[in-house]
Amino acid sequence: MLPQERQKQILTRLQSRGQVLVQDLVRELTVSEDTIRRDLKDLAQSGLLKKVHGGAVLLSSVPYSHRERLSLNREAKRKLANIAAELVQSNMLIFVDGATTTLELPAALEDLPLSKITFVTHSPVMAQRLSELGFAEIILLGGKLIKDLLITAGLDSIKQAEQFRPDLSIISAHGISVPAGATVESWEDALLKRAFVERSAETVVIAGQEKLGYEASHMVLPTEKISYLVTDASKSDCLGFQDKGVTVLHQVRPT
Amino acid sequence: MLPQERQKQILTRLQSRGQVLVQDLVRELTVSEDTIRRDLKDLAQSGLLKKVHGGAVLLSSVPYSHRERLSLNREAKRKLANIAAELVQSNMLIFVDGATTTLELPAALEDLPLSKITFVTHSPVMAQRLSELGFAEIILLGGKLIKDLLITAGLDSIKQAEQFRPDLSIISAHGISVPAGATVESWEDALLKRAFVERSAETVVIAGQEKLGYEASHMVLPTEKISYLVTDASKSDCLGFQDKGVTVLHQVRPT
DNA sequence: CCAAAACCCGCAAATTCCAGCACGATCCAG
DNA sequence: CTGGATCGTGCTGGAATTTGCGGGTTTTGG
Repeated sequence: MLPQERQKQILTRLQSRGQVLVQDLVRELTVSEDTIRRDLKDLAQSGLLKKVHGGAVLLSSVPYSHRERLSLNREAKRKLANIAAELVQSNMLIFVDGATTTLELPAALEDLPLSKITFVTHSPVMAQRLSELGFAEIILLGGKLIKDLLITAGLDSIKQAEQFRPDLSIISAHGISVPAGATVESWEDALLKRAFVERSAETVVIAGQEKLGYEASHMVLPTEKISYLVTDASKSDCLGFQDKGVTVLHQVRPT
Repeated sequence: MLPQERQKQILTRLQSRGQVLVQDLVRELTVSEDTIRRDLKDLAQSGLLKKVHGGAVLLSSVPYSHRERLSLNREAKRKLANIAAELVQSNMLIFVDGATTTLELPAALEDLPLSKITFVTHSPVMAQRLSELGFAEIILLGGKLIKDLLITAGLDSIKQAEQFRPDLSIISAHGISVPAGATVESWEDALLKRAFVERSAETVVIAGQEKLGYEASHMVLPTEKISYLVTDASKSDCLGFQDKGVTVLHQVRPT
């Protein structure tokens, strides 16, 4: 394979996934690590991507504040996303939000043998990531963009949301506690999420251990209505949720 | 075999495969490596291909997929975006599409002294880029995502589009010619763009020199309705448009 | 704090490139 | 017809590029 062809491949993958790992590229392009590194170095020198430890990322597509959060606790988030991915099945209609944890979901789904899944989301970034999945149909809700969160909100999006009855809603929360349930900081975000979870057959809440016990300002879903809680908190901290009928999925298997 | 015939063969193979290897050509055309090299050198000198270590690749292809185009001719696109940026003024309502050229627009606007501009777009990527601008309000049109183009389309988005009467529509085209006007390859994309330009007070079409004279399958805007044409084609190539009342903005100033 | 992973540097092998030369075919003026 | 100029082709040997590997160092995750 020509170096140019290989670098084009790398760029293509980068554009669609938003990030590439050296190891993945080694496997996918069947060349040595060093070659991939050299390619990444060249491409970085041409200003086509940014090299980071372990791979490379796009340079200007994701805004700053968001980008910072992206790399925070990345490892933990990926693991949580992997667990949540196991709940996804073919032919489902699924709502997903645009939080940084759920953003790891598309990568987690990538290699699973799935087909014909329709995703509904209000996050442009999520839509982009999902577009990489061959088996995904994506419906993006429109509306006014909340710049800090990079999600759309407003009456329009709620009205669009009401047309769907998802099999599964996968949401991330800013806080989760037994008395308050799942809560978020943004009123508009809460409104839209409520519109979905109320119509959803099952709901998954993903919340890292740092979210447990915290109560944010706007309620999304009371504890009783949560079908699954995906978390890396200790088992004992989750007993209260199990008493209320929530199935708790811990970070059990190594990734 | 005549050298001309051989070189034609090489070009044919290059067109169909996107790349050619010296070794393959040696086998297929049963001549020595050196001859192939000389051929490639000639063809490269005539600007018909690009020689690389081990073979040759296409140079001026305009691939259909959005992802492949992203990093192509970035510099030229940025210059065009800079020119188009001068048409943007405070308090406007502006529609922008998600083509790779227009994607450079946010960066071009970044340092201009503007305020309160509302952007409407059907491109999640564009929405993301615009969100970095402090003075921008962004409305993202929802709908089914066309994965290859990374834009939303469908009845929903068109209905949303009809609520706006933009001061300015900034669109990119796959082809532009005097008889056919601005044209694009995707029917759904054309539908949505039409919905906007028809309601727009003024329209800007951005088209690099390689798009000039080309006619894609779906009409967006006849030449008479184009307010401004932003291009880096030679002035003489644009005379036909000026006769029809189009203001042609050339790439004049150095960036 | 440790082990594992990722990184970087320099080297050697393989491949590819290139400049120069030789050979044969064609063309053309004498 | 003939000698020389020109062109296209193939060959050779040395230079340059690319690639994978071994080593020592840095970063990461737990």
